[in-house]
Amino acid sequence: MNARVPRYHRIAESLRDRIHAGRLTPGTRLDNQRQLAKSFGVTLMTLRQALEVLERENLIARRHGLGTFVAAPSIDYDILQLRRFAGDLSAQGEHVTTRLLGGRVARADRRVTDALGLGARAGVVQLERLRLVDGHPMSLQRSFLSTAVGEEVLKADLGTTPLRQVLEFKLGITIDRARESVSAVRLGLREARELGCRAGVPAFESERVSFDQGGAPVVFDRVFIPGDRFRITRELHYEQSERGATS
Amino acid sequence: MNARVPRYHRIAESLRDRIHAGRLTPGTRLDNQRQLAKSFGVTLMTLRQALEVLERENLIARRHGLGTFVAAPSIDYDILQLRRFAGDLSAQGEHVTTRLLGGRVARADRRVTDALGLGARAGVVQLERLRLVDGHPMSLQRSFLSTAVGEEVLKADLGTTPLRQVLEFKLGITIDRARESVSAVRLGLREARELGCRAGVPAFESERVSFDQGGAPVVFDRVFIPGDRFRITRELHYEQSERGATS
DNA sequence: CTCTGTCGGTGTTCTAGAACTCCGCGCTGC
DNA sequence: GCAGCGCGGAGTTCTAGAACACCGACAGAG
Repeated sequence: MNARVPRYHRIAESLRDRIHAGRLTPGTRLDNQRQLAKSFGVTLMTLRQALEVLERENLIARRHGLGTFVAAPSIDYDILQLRRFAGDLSAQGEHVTTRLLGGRVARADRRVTDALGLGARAGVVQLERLRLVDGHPMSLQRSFLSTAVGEEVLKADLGTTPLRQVLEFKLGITIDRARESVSAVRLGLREARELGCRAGVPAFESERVSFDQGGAPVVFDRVFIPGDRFRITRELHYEQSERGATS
Repeated sequence: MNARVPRYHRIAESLRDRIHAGRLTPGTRLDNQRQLAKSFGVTLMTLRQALEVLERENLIARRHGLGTFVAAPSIDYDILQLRRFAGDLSAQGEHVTTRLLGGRVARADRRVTDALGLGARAGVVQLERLRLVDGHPMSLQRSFLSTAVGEEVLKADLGTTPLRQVLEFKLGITIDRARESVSAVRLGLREARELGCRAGVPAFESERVSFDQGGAPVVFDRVFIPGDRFRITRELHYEQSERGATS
């Protein structure tokens, strides 16, 4: 069992755990960097790399000349009226069914392997599902999982059980957080055929990475939705402070 | 003589300038890190710090084993922090300029007149503006106002004053709320020409109705953004109640 | 013809320091 | 009193190098 994960990564994880476990509460000052480096048995430079990771996650704040502090927990966004763009639209009250088109081991492109934190060569399990609203194809969803997880998932009945449920009850993985990115693309030949429209029509492409509670990426989803079948709507409220703020 | 700004900061700035000046175009591979370090006269570690800065700014992408590349200038749009999708992107820290293409009385389609609560025959004032990010066309925005309001607006200098400000200070109308709806479309001939791309390419079309404090519709905006220049991103947090809730 | 192993190029991680800046605090001198 | 100085603690920047990991490509094996 060699340490394939970088040391600074492990250190960050260790500190993150301490923070999450409540052993380090917001506002607490950490040991100074040299001390920490010593106690982890690494160089100052290495330790600082770990701190940088945590800072980017907004878990700590470093103040020159003062020390390193545990940051106040970030605000939770509840304002989200949006459901899962990629995924179940059932919340909208439509009759949604899912047809499993295939599940197999495949090679994935870089965006997928990057997102999942895998090597470019690594095989992944790819699921392909078609979502139908009132019987009409709505979206084509390709999900990618690492083989370790994916092989287990393939054994389940994905025609009837949602992927999230399989992950949770069969593998004990709970999806906690996701990052989604939507762009406008032209529909490819294969995607168009599955969705029953012509190749080249404009469509939304949503790419989503879902993370478990430990912050590890679990699933990469890529969803195609023809542009004439979907709209993103949103209600905006302007705050006082914003009005006329533009120079 | 004293270099108060860190060296890695200067290096980042230098590279950033090269990118913005167009001397390094998207997709270009930079010299390898050792080379760059040598040419800047610093250590590899120091150079890497500079690259990290640029990576966090999404100006470059580093790919293990391959090289360091100038990133595509696609703008990320966090829908949670989202303010005006159609409108100022300046909050993202980009250099945004606006070019007024025209303002005149015109006839509008039904979606517009409906949204503004006007009769189908009613004339409206149409403004056409091009938004440029770092000098490159980003979006084409058509705004429609009722003639009563629009005629006043036309007298203002829209090249330099944001529309919201004109409405607020010249007409005493404060935009309070808006409803926005985004779809994926194919770019029309005229829009493509203005945006400097080919007709038919996939694009986002955002339609937005803005309301004043009394709840009356004031402006209808229709914005086109080519799909390769824009992305919507969002961060999702799953609540306990949501987990495994799907039947 | 496909698979596999190796190789050169490139990014990544880490060491062991040294010198520097920034900050608060207490001591000193007025 | 209180203004200024300097000290010590803490984060920051930087060096010079070594070892490692990853990728694409190409050549040889089956």
